[in-house]
Amino acid sequence: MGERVLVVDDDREIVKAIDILLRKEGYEVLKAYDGLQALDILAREQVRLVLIDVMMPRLDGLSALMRIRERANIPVIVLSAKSEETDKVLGLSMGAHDYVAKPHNPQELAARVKSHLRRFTTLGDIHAGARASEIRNGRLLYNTEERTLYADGEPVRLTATETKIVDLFMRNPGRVFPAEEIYRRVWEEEAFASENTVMVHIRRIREKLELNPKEPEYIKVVWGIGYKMEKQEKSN
Amino acid sequence: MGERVLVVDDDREIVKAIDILLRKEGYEVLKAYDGLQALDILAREQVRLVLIDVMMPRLDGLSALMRIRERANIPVIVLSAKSEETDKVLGLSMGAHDYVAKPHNPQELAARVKSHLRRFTTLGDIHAGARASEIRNGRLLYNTEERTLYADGEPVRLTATETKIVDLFMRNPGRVFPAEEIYRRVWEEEAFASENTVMVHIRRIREKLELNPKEPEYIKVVWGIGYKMEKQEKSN
DNA sequence: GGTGTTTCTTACGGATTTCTTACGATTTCG
DNA sequence: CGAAATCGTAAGAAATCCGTAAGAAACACC
Repeated sequence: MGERVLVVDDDREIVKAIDILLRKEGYEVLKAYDGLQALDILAREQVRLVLIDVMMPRLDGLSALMRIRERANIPVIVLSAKSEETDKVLGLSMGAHDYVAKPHNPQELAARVKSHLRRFTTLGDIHAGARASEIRNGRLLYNTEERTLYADGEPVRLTATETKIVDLFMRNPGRVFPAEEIYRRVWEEEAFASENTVMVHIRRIREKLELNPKEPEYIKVVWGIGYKMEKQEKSN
Repeated sequence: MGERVLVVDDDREIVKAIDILLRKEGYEVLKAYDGLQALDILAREQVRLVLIDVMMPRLDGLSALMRIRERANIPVIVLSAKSEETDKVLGLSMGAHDYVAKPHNPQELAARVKSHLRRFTTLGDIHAGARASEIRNGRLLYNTEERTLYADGEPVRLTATETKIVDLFMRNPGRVFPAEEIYRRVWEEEAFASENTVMVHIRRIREKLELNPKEPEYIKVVWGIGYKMEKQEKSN
């Protein structure tokens, strides 16, 4: 109990809100208001997880993240104001473990913190060095750190939105996602009449990675339910 | 006696009704009104079985189920308002142990709770890690978690309705089901002049999994009674 | 064998879901 | 600023699934 979480944001209101939230969940919370303070605390204290804002004075979140990565491999969750900003984070693809749009429901934040801590401790990979960053599935190879996809060794040029969808699929092969859930997780907004939008993106992704987009091998539809990334035979 | 059951539903009326019902059967009942409360209670209390609604505010039943599965392997029965919703549950195939349509007769609910608890305790697999999720029968292999059927190693593409029928058969090999019972359990409605409907689905399933659908080896008819999944010789 | 009952088979229409394409708005980048 | 890339919407086309109906076949019993 009482695992230590460091919250970093220049907006004190937000830090306070998150503080209250996480304390209620039983965590011990340390606070910092810019990147430098954060590094300072990390140097002195034992911390199990970091929640950090992207936009900050003195030393911004992404730069701080890089510094953190230089020494430790603790889970870092990046907060960002808008959904578009997460594009930036993804693009820069520094080793953040998760991304959460900021002005959202606190419950989800708490849940993600919990989830990361659990995964981290149970898998016992305290600085396990090379955490698996490549996911292979048949012809496809996805690098979760670089956020790049290869098909038959050839890089696939995906747009930001497409990358996020592929990321979701490659991290959860075999699992079926309703279009509505895809929308929520990729756009980080409530889905409203958005099935068609998702569908068009699916179509475009298929065109880029399937040999025959009309009869997809990888991104399959599950009738009446949603889409899934089909697990292909292992050809180790 | 007095095994603990957690009931989760945002409709307090329903929770109350189930509470009364289960208490009468001798269970101890804990209550929660959304997914987060449920996780909270599960973290603190010893619970033997969970009854959870799919539709809920804050953290819906399916998400909650996933979270539960991350740590414990207790039996979870998913409640859903409509029959179509169970399609989703089946499709998404997260490890629920059973599905019950909500506005139905309380006796059945009690029976299923009892049945699951009995199976669970007698098999004594309190967190036995890998609970058997695959059922083999001759050429057929059915994965209860993924709700997928393989024949001779090849995946069999079943529709939602077909999957539910196959699920019933594979979980109860050798048992004979009258068409009328199949209808009730799959459609979760009263059967009225529905034998033919069931029959057509049986036919379609046979076409997909039998070598010679005209002389089925697996889904056999028991004249004047119903259908059954024939148990085949083990060829371990 | 005949007869009534039960099961099988096939085909079709309607409903729903998914696909596909095109186009205009917006953003990005040189 | 202009060209290219990206994105979301709309709308018609296509695919899938489901239940019904109706005649054929199989069965049981006399």
